[in-house]
Amino acid sequence: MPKLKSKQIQSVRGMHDILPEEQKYWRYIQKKIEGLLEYYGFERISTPVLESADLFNRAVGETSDIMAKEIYTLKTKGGDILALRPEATAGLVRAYLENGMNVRPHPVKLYCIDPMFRHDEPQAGRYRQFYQLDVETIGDGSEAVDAELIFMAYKLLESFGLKGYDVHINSIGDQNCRPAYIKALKDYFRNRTKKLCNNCKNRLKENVLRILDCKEEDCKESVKEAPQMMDFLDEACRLHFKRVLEFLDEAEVPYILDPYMVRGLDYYTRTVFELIPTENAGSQSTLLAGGRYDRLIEQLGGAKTPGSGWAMGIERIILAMKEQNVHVPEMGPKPKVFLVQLGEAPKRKALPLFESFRKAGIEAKSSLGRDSIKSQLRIAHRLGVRFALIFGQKEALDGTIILREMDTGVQETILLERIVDEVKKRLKQ
RNA sequence: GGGGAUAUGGUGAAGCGGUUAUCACAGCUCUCUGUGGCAGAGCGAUCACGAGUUCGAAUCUCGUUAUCCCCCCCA
Repeated sequence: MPKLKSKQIQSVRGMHDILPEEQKYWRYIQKKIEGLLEYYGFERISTPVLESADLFNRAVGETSDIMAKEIYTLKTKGGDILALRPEATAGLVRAYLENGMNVRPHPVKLYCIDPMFRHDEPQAGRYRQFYQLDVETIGDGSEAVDAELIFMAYKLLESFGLKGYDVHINSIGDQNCRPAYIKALKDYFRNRTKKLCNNCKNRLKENVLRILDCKEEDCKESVKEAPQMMDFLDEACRLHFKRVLEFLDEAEVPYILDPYMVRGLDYYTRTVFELIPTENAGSQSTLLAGGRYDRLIEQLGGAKTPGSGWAMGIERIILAMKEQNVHVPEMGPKPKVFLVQLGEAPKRKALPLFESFRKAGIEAKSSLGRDSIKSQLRIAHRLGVRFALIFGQKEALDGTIILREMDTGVQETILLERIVDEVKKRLKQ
């Protein structure tokens, strides 16, 4: 990391710059996303970074870590409490309701690729401002929607060139059957309070489900024997889950039933899933996660409307691509021609000439700031162009230009008005 | 909230008690005043910050800050 002069300004903790040399990954990923999602009928939407804090309180749940300690909030001069969005779903649902999208043909299929903000400890694959792809299908409660979303998620990772990921999946039921499960869990853990970590003692009161997610050894030990949601699902939820799995079987998406998987956000119902590497599943290795949220839209003031979706961390995708040495094409086409100019008059004429190459669809480069032929040829060499065009005082007067083949060093003087055609002709050979 | 590591020109490194703080690459300047895979010559760091130990500190000690990493949690 670059050190700083004492007075030099520095990026805010957890924020990172995406430098030019990184952009090829972003462009590559974005293209794959657009191609796949638009084929499956998803439309892109962009919503504001700032929302009212209450939106997330209602959607994400006040006891979640995200709301309890990670959300960025600010107070406006007028006294409103705003928040930088920590996740995308709440904002998309808000936009869906506010713009009357509920009258569009359902399901409404949306996606966005935007920055999210969480005040968390930065570390590998984790930033305070990070980009997520968020995909949502609103207005269709059927299992086919869940299966389609999971299938697409899996195919998207494949299209990035990533290998070795499994779908971990579970059903956490709904408002009809989950209460009985929660009661059973509470009864179960109440008898084992001594073994639970302090966090989990608290979770026992606030949100028992989260105990299942705890990584403390003793807690994990206690969880092993805990009741499973699967045994508490009512008929509708059980059937829904069963059919999702049947879809996945048919589509040959490898999945692992994880009876204790829950999610960090409170709005989920029924299907929940994550994509996790088969090996080396570290804590930051979840690339993508999501689930169904059939109550969220009501909670935010809409009509009873089902929804399902997932989010993917772009920075983590890039990290994984680098680990797996995925080849990503370079940005932009390679320049074919370098225009060397010498002196004032040629320099003035160089700009229109440069433009005529652009119009002809030929990638050209030049360095108008440099004057010596030596340094310009050096740059031309480094760029690996096929031709250097040398345009000096003499040539400017004669209305000619020198065409130099970089490989052979062979030069030829060409009439200026013919140069674009000549280069075009030689490039075809 | 807990733990570990690191901090030397733009980048990557060397130096581990006394050097004009070294090297490579990149950058910039000048020269050569029209020809490219090493042209020449220069420029650029008070060694993160602060205090202490010492005749003397980039090198030792303490503190601060920042970054990276791990746990927790998440995408």
